[in-house]
Amino acid sequence: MSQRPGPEQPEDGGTAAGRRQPDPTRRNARSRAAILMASLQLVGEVGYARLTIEAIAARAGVGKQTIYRWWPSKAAVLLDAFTEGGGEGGPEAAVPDTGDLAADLRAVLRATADEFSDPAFEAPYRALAVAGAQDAELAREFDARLTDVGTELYVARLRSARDAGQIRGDVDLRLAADMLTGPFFQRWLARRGPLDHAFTDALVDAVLAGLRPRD
Amino acid sequence: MSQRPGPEQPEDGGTAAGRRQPDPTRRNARSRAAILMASLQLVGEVGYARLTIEAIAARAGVGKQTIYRWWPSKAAVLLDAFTEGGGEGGPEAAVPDTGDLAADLRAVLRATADEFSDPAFEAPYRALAVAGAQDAELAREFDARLTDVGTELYVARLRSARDAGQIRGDVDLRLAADMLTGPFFQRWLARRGPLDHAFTDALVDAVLAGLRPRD
DNA sequence: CTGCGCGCGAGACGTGACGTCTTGTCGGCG
DNA sequence: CGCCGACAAGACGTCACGTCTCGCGCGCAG
Repeated sequence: MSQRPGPEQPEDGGTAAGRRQPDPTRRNARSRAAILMASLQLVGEVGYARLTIEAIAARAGVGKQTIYRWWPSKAAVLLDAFTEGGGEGGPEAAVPDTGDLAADLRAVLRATADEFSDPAFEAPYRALAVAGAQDAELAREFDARLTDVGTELYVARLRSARDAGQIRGDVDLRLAADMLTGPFFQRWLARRGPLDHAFTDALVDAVLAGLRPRD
Repeated sequence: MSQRPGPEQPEDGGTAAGRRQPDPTRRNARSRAAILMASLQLVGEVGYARLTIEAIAARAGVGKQTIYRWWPSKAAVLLDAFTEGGGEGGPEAAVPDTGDLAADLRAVLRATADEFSDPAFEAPYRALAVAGAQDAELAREFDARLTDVGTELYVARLRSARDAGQIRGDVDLRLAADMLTGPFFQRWLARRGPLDHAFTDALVDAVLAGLRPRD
């Protein structure tokens, strides 16, 4: 009855962040993979609102503590699951650059629309968008790992077009990218209309109309 | 022990909707107002995720059943609270029409940005956006009572400008309105950047650049 | 005027998920 | 070989859920 590990909690761990980290080198990769897989399955089956940590643990054949030990919230689990589970970065890994800006953007937005029509992609992405809207900390992480990557691809392609003189030199590339993704995002998240190719094509054309040289 | 009111549940009420409605004429207006007020206060204090029906009932000095009797969800309560509690319709009641389209749009988006910077407006609106993203039924209601109203105001102002020859005749007015609200909505909901006048002015200018007659 | 129906405030109730804690197992490192 | 720490399993107290059961009081019907 003596020699208990000691509730005195010597410091914190010393380094950082306020939460004593367990040793990552001893982490069970099989359990981790099972948790990510189970969370993706379940969010597709019951939706984010009814997704529970207990169900993820049960489906994964894992103790609840193993989830609480490594993730701060179910949204964080989903973010890891989504970034590793195939859903690359919203748009493709890169925007094609054939020299025809309009065609390239149309192709990417069409592909993105298709991707957002796939329930296996849509369910966890929507869950993360919802969670991010309520939690600024998670939103930062979400943006850094997914949204910003996609935005940068558009900016890069637009910069290439600007260098080629296809769009004006004074356009704000970041704003132009937001004009492509913003209406898309709004229509998708709020279900304001169908995410079809007619919409994405029209959007690309409307945005490009504002970017072309005046000459 | 005889003559119990009868669990036989004669029909449904007869008329519609699948849920037997209580008699609206006997509804207590004081309780209703107290519930709406309490829900607005609480969503500002603790956020939507920690908003509970029990807390609303306690704050309003009302039985929980009185809430469950009249609303299907806490989001529906918030929607009523928001639409009646002053937050008119996103943008002003109307977009001004001074003849200067750019100035009019800039003014409205600036005002909207200011509105979304007010926590008393922001908290319930964000809650409704989040709830709508997860519940298609609520999203329809939300759109019909708030978003669509605002969109129509933009469309009307743009139509006036088109009739005046200030923008091309072939522009899709609905799409143009979405190009104004989409990037705004995305930036606000996902906290992708500050909602300041510099942003809204730049957005208006960029969109209008694509709408003006070519010659 | 009296009785009854029903919305009301209050809160008890069973359920389910929360996040923590405890127990015993197992594998790797010293 | 013995210790340490992550692990699976699940018990635990807490909280909010949504339903329910009480009386109360108000307005309409008789």
